[in-house]
Amino acid sequence: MRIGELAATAGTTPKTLRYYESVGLLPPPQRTLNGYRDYPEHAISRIDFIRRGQSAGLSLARIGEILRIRDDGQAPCAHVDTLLVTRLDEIDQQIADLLQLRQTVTQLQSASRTVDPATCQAETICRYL
Amino acid sequence: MRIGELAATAGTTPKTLRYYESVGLLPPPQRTLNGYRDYPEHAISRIDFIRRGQSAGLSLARIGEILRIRDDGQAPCAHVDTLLVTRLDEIDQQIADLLQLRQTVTQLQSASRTVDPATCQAETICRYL
DNA sequence: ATGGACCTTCCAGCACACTGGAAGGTCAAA
DNA sequence: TTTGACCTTCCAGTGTGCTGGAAGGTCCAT
Repeated sequence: MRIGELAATAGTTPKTLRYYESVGLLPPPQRTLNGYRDYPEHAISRIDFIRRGQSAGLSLARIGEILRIRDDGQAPCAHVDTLLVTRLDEIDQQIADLLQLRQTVTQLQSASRTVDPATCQAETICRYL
Repeated sequence: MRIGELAATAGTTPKTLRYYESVGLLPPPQRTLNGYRDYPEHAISRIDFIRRGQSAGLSLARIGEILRIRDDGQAPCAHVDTLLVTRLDEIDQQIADLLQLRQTVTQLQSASRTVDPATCQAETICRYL
């Protein structure tokens, strides 16, 4: 299977697959006589896995950790579980930060409605920000 | 006022102030005879404004828009209001995305607790991701 | 033989807001 | 006089996940 076919099947691009190889997510495949990459069928499921990991908001670095454990012949279950817990904490933190920010922006906005623009001074640029 | 003093007063670094100048957020100040930047007092409030904008989650590009309006001699109120509304929409979208992601990750996690790891196959890497 | 679709490598850039470091100039105090 | 703290410019790198493009090789159909 050549890189273009694999990319099309997995819903990505040859560029991206070469990039994944360069950062160690995909093992270097065999080459045909003319130097073209020649992928086995199961490369598809590996790329699918990468995409599932991304859908869960995992970075390529973390996905790579999982893949390396699997490539070492172990089941990555425990590590995946750890990563998911970590990810959940991060998400919760991000949500909390955004809610805080939302409140800040909302307050600025309501201030901007009640303040008389004529009272603004050029020096402070904008008194309700 | 030299750049180091201004930076210390405004709670930032000379590097950052030169960067702001290079991207047009700070006007190029006068120079002393030896070539050092010489800032007026009101540079402080401009930097404060930039920081307030950042606290509201505005990008430097957007903060620059506001500054340019003020520098043109107009009150930027209307534009600030528009930017705040836009920012609020973005925040709400980000929160919604994160809540969606949170649910995905939570489901993956509960799956990982109920599935027997022995049923995992190496080829799919990890059946609960 | 020639055109077009594929493949190869390598280098460079995107956005964002800085940050680090080199190489050099300036000034005041000890 | 020399040390140290400033200042200057310019170039390059950080992290993330690609993406674009150049320059060239390969293969198949016409």
